[in-house]
Amino acid sequence: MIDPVILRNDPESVKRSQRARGNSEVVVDEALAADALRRAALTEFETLRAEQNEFGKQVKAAPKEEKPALIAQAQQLAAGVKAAEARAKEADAAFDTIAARIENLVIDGVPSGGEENFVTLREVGERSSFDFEPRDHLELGELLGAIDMERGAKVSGARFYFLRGVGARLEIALMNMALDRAMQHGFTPLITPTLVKPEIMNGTGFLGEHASEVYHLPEQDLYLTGTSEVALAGYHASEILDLEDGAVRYAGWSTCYRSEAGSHGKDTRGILRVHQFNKLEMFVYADPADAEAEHDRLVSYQEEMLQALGLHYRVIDVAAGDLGSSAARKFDIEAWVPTQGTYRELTSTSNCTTYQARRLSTRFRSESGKTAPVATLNGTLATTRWLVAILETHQQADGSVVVPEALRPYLGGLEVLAPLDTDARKKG
RNA sequence: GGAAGUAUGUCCGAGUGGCCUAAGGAGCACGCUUGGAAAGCGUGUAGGGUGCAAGCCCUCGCAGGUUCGAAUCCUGUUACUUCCGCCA
Repeated sequence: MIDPVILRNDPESVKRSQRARGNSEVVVDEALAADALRRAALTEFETLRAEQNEFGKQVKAAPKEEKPALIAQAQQLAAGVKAAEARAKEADAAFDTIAARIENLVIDGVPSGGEENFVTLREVGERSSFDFEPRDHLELGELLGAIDMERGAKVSGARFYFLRGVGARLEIALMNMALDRAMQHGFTPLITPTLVKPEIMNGTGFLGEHASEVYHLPEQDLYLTGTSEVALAGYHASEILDLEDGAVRYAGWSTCYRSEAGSHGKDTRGILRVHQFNKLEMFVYADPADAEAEHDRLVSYQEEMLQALGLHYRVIDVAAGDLGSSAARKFDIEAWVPTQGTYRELTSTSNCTTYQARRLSTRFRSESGKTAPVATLNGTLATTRWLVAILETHQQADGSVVVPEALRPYLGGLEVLAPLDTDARKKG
């Protein structure tokens, strides 16, 4: 939800943001009109209600014989109040509906335009080069007995997989490494529910443009979360947080579910795009004044991880038209995937400013002593997809994979993942 | 799955139709008192909306309803507690 005060006082800035996103500007004027209507209806209702309250006291105080006449009068008043209340509620709902169509105010400096208009902020590390024909992550995964797509499909269908042996261990190691680092940076670990109620899913904005990507259980009317961001944002819904000692930071560990509707035929090979994966997500509740600095901090934690894993990557400033409705700015980090000859998204970190918190009613006590919506930020610290870049980047001619040093402690000191021999693979 | 009970402010807790504009207590803050503290005394102590402001309006789990008037009566719903059943 956008800030109604900004809408009222500076509608031009809202229009500018809508334009950068390629969204409608008309909706801003519609929202302004609805807001005026809403406030007029509310004032009318409140005036009548005050009258009614006053009258009620007279009825109470009146002598018995005068009561019937007064009550008859009060009945008239009550009918008027009821009608005015209905009008006020209607006008309020109408405003909410229109205002919900306005997406978060884009931060100055975010590139305008669509998906292809991103700006590369930096490239880090060296592209890996091989003096042999590199194998893709699935071929490696099969050699190592780490990834089993066939049986995933047998059990659950396309885009499902089993991680087994070193594959399973590698994912757990990666997640643990991320968790350790998150804790060092002051994040509280949180294992979150992956089924949430409609109002939480809606409050985090995922039932808007992403609605078709979300799994829904109609029987129970619960939604499967595509990221722990949903539960983490809902965690403090309707609460007033104490940010006196700085931002509140969580590292949420959860399995994520995405239906990937509309991506048929895209990335069908391997575990790059799947219906289910694990992710360690950073989530921060911050004073809005600190949000941009916090955003940079989240990116730096992600970069530390990727550097420790020896991956080559670039950081991009995602264009306004490619932002989710809640995000005011988003930095993606894309790692180099050798066999694809391109960068693929490994992390995404969004500054949602106060947009998400306003909808979920998460506030803090500001310096003036008043409550105000907090800023929320979220970003990936590790996820299953990273295995793709790790396997491909560190592969050797014989199909083995060198374990990045930083990951070894989490694998009992294992230095190299060795291919299984043919017999073992057959048995597997 | 069945049955019963509970839900009030930061916390405990009173409150069965209008003196609820929510008692009382605890905690917290400030002040008085004190050499300093404790005790004592006094004052204050939720959120939201609207308005330039004074003010007014809303909120007793949540949503409806009855009524001139609802924390209180009715319906639905959610969470928690206890018991029974089932499963592990």
